[in-house]
Amino acid sequence: MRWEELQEETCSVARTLSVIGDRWTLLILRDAFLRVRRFEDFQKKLGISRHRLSERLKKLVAQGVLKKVEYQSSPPRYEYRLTEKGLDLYPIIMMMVRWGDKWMDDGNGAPMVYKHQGCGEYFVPEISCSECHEPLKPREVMPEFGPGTLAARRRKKNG
Amino acid sequence: MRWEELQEETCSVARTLSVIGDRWTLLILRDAFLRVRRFEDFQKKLGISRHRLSERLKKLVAQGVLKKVEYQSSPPRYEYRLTEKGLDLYPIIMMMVRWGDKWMDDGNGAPMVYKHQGCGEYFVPEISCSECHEPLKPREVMPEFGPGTLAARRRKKNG
DNA sequence: ATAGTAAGTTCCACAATGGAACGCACAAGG
DNA sequence: CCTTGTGCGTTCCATTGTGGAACTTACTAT
Repeated sequence: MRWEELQEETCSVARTLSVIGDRWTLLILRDAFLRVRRFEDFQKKLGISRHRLSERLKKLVAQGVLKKVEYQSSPPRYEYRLTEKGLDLYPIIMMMVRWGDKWMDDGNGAPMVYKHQGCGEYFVPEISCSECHEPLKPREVMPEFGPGTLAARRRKKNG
Repeated sequence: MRWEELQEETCSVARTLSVIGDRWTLLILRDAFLRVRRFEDFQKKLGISRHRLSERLKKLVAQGVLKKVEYQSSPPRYEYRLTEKGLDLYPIIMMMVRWGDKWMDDGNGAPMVYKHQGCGEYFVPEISCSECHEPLKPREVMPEFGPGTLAARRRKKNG
């Protein structure tokens, strides 16, 4: 399977990976959430090659995760900002932070801590059910084939 | 920055990516959550090369995300099962599913749907604050440097 | 004997990547 | 105007990573 094929899989994990599933993209987005916006700043902070950075940013813009916004006109210069689609990656990143904090601690404690302005407390993100709002446990979740899979099967059967 | 260096970054996103941040690992783990356990089954389902699969499984076992469990003794054969550390990746994967369902729909609807056995309803995973249990929004979260970052700075300063 | 099964390993052509150097359009300073 | 600096890329090439097919090992089943 190649990169381009990932997007066509009938699987939302695969489709999401087709956007963010490489070494650099999530690090770029992490910095974007920390308000980094310009090419030079990304490059310096990340230590990614300019070549790769240029390509990834272009891809993220094409996919609607980032958008280019002009911040000066002569010469024209653009900065990269998260779109709504990009901002909506926040839960994925926060869950990665949670996992890293818990399982990849080097003995010095969490690199960052997070305060919730709603309640004023330091917190850890939790995952819950949209219907009953209870915390979700893997073993309490029953996956079933959805309409996307059924449609894909019909297409396959009917050629 | 190389793969091995990622793990040493003072950033939980980077550290998490050092484990799951390549094209294949999350697809392997997705299947592991769907109860795929054997080398041949992973290989057939994923279409990954045996070479790559062997290497990724080995890495995941080394990192404690999967464990090898003997299921027959002659000849000895092992299957790969999620450890507690691996099971705890569930929220990341579910949040990727949620994002893919929302933003990467091909017009046919979700590939899979999920029913919560706690309440019996089809649901979407939500992210909430561990303290007040309200849904989390990016703009309501204040990141601060944590003990890990402060320790890293001291180490740097003191040589 | 022969074929089949499960879990890898070896090998090689081809694709992806990192890093350094270069290009371009303009601004600011002398 | 000539030089230097800045921001954002692109080009080039040696090194690294990857896919795919064939091979290996150790058994079981016919």
